[in-house]
Amino acid sequence: MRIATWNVNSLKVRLPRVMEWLELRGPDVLLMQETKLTDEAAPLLPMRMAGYELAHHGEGRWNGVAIASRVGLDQISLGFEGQGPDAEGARFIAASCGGVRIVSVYAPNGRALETPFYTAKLDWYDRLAAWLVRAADPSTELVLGGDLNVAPTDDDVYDPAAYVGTTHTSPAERERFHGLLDWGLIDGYRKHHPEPGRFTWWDYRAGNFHKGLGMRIDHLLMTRSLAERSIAAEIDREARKGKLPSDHAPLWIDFDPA
DNA sequence: ATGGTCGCGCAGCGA
Repeated sequence: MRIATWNVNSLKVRLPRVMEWLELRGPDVLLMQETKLTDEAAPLLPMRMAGYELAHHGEGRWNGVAIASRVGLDQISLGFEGQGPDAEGARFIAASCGGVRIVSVYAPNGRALETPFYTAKLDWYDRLAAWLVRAADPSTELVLGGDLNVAPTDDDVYDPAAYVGTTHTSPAERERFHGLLDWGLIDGYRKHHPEPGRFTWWDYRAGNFHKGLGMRIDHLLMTRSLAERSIAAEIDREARKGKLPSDHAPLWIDFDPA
């Protein structure tokens, strides 16, 4: 089983790249973020033609999260309360796919320290942690993945000094990220790749991708029973190249059968 | 190529 996550930065613009990528890499489940679509505009038919069901939660213009699955898709929850968009927008969708509970999230960016947006980011993380405690169980098989907008350690940025005083690396943000691990989640990519300097996002500007100036802010976290079955993890930098790429690369993890 | 983001939506903001 292959589970992947990708911040597509507009599923409308990225649909050709996404469909091409599904064909090429064949994930069983794909978590997406920043679809920037309303539910009415979600590309259900193209996905179905490719063999995937799609659960989408979005209000258009900003945010928007989705789960595509070819191994079943049910028990869909929208937002922390399971009913619709949260105060921070459409940033959370959960569904059960092939026996695994899948959660696709898009954490708030935070913009800058000492702003209300940064405080709201920390609050969102606290609400996510509360949802885990309230509605999930670390002894079950669960994947929490997406654009978490946190680089967990200094190994996850190209130059720690460049990020001092900015978001994504602040102690409070990293504390929130590690709180997810403390609950019972394992960083699936790090299990297979301890080396520093592996990134999932590069700013469109100034040729940062080609200069290797990025951050690892997209993650696939999973409960222990699932992590024990994982056999490989990769970031697909090829998908960041070429025509009309997202500014994020997809990340996938492969599992042995249960 | 001597510069250099993109998406949304149509000005300027958010990332």
